[in-house]
Amino acid sequence: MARIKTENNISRKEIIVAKAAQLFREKGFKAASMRDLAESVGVEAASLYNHIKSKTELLHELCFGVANRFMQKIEEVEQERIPAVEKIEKLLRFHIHEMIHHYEEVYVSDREWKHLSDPYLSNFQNQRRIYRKRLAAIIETGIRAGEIEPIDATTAVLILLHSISGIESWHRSKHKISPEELENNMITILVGGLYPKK
Amino acid sequence: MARIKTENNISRKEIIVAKAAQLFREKGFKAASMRDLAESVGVEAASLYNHIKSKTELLHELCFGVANRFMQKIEEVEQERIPAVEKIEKLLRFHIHEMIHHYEEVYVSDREWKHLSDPYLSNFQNQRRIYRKRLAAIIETGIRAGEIEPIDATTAVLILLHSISGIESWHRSKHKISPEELENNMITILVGGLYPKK
DNA sequence: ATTTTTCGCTAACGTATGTTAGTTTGTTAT
DNA sequence: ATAACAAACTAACATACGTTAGCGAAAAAT
Repeated sequence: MARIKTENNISRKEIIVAKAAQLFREKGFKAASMRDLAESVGVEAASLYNHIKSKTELLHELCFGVANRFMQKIEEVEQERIPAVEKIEKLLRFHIHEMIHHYEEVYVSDREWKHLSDPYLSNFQNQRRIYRKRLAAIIETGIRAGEIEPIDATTAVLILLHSISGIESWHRSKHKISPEELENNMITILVGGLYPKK
Repeated sequence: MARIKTENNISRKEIIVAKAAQLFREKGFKAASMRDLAESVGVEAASLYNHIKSKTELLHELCFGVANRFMQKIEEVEQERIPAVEKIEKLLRFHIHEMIHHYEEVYVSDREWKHLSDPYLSNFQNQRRIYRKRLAAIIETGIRAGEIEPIDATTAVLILLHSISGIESWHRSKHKISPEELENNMITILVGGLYPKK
């Protein structure tokens, strides 16, 4: 009857969510069917519903899983007593790390959240807005402290965040340089661009 | 009977393509239905097929329209006799300008090309790869000439291109700063980060 | 004025999708 | 050994989708 194989400490639902992340990343949420997912899990489509409530629940799970991790991290970093540039660098490294090591989920959360339905949708958009505002606030603190070139903080946030989502291309391109190199290259370019010229 | 209104010099098909761009941007290619499109054009779904061959043809049209414009521009810029940094700046300004003024098409081409089908799909991917290589080549020329900080060109390309696609967020956020300000902010941050430190 | 072409309509087709109902099988606890 | 539960199956549903066929009206060409 081909039960889903579970290692210890990892539920069948978690396996399904993980496979869903892969599939949603490859095909997009709408184009990925529950029958596709079932096949990749090794089971009939209807069987999935013994473990999950709906297709959108899978998206919720993925999006909020990612969003919560980022929220937690920014709260942690905000409270450290270090210069603003270092806070930014820490957060960037976290973003890059997450993008590299939890590629599928982060990517899906980034590109497919549009397909959330409405109590969740506005919630998610809210969280994103708040996150960006906080990031901008850190940058502005840095500017006032003279650690950061005086630039438009909102634009800077926009550039920083979207640069990182470009790691997707790197991910596709068969790992030409190592993750560590990539991370350091990105930090050099991005943080390097923040320091005051002179 | 409500015919599609056409101003002079703009065909009914072009109207449909334009509306499709809007719709594909809002909902994504898969989630946007031909019936949605028909409604937004003001016509019944079946009537669309008097002007277009298929839903995917709309995507071809959009993706390759955008891709060709960028290809043409890079060829033009490559042949100018100016420093590499200025070539980069010109191309960046073009990207930003396109993203701001042909938002829907550029966005769709950027995010929905996955749903192209296969003679077109590989073609498109090829064009993208080539474009990036050429951009990287310009950066490397600049590095050798000492105009640009020695960085990993591939990573730089990745950052530059994806930063720009972040204008999407700006577009959504009710135009807080003017397009010109945005453009100049982005150039400052992105190109500013390229120049050699010290 | 008449013919031809363009373009819209209604109706319908086949297929794919998310999901439910009801049943059977494997696993775990008594 | 048996009862209880978890998790798989088959069958089917309603709906939504892209698209085609065929027809009538409007516009353009003669």
